[in-house]
Amino acid sequence: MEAVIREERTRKGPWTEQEDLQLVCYVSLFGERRWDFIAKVSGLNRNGKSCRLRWVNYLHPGLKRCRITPPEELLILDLHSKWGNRWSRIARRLPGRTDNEIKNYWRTHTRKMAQERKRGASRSSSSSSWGSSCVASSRSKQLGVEEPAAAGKEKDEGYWSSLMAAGTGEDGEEAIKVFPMDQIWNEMVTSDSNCSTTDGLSFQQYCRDHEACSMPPPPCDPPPLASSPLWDYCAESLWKMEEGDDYEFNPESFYGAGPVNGSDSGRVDSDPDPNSYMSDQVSNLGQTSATRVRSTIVHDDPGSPLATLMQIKDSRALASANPQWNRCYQGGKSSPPVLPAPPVADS
DNA sequence: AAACGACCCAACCGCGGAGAA
DNA sequence: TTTCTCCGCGGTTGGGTCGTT
Repeated sequence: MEAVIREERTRKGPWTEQEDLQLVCYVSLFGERRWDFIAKVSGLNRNGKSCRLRWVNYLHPGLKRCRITPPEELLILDLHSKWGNRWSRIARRLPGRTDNEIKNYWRTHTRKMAQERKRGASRSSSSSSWGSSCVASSRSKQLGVEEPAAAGKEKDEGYWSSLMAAGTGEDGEEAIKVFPMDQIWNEMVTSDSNCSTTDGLSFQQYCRDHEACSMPPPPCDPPPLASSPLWDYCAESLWKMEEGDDYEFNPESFYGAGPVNGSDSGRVDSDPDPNSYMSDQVSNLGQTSATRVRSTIVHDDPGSPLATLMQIKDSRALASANPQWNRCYQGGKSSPPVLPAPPVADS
């Protein structure tokens, strides 16, 4: 009983569609900040932390919705060997991937490696779903190329080159394919033809739109992706590069000019009066219920991202009708809120 | 068909850093 | 300078799904 009461105060556990909807609404109003405030005014019985996490790891429009690709895998391996468990830092190098995602991937990856090592890695090269990179990694162990310890240790200069060298089979074994980094980038670019970010931008498009991007130019133009009306709406960049290092979400591009100051750290320094702005927004809404927000958005601006998101969410059939989506979310607990929508017929 | 283990992913927790008061 | 608040990060856990036996 007491637990039930507490449950009503701050909900925990899996998010419902309704909660997702509310959160998206309020993040679109107030930006990606002041999570406690958003948690309060949205009427979600969640704490700010939980809201932020849900947004960052699941609802953020820039997230990729597919499995880690081989080039990404290699990049993760490389960056992890450099930086250790600095997941957020590594994630910044992989647009559309979250630190949580990479962390989870790495966990699985290392567990696999440990198991293969146990079994005697000689027969293990085909066991990885992505093959080459895992081969390279397990191969490095076979050949005694030791991966540098994770935490805080600088990358051993010889590690990666040893790995590269290990790629050329000598003893009759099949040659191990190891990717040089520029090839990795190219493959990431190419693989994005099949794996776009949820904003419908391919890596190539992304790079084309972002001159500051440090990636090499794409080798070719893929056919245009089927874009979602949701993300067409916010076709401008969601991420920007700063000092050639970090990717940053650019809220102004997404939400339009407003009170949102893009800041990777999430902290707002130059906002003249965020609280009064928020208060105004809330009072403008008249009420803070998600229903009110929903009807306001859908009716006032049917083409808005949120209206489209709502339409997508309302159409439950979409989820089951999209095998790619289901593949991406094997094992997921809740139904995904934003689908890589099929092309919308003009009529 | 059922049981089991492996895999995958969402979400929670605790801690620490940064800025505001 | 100290305290408080907010936020981000890394570690960990719980549970759903899938493949195998």
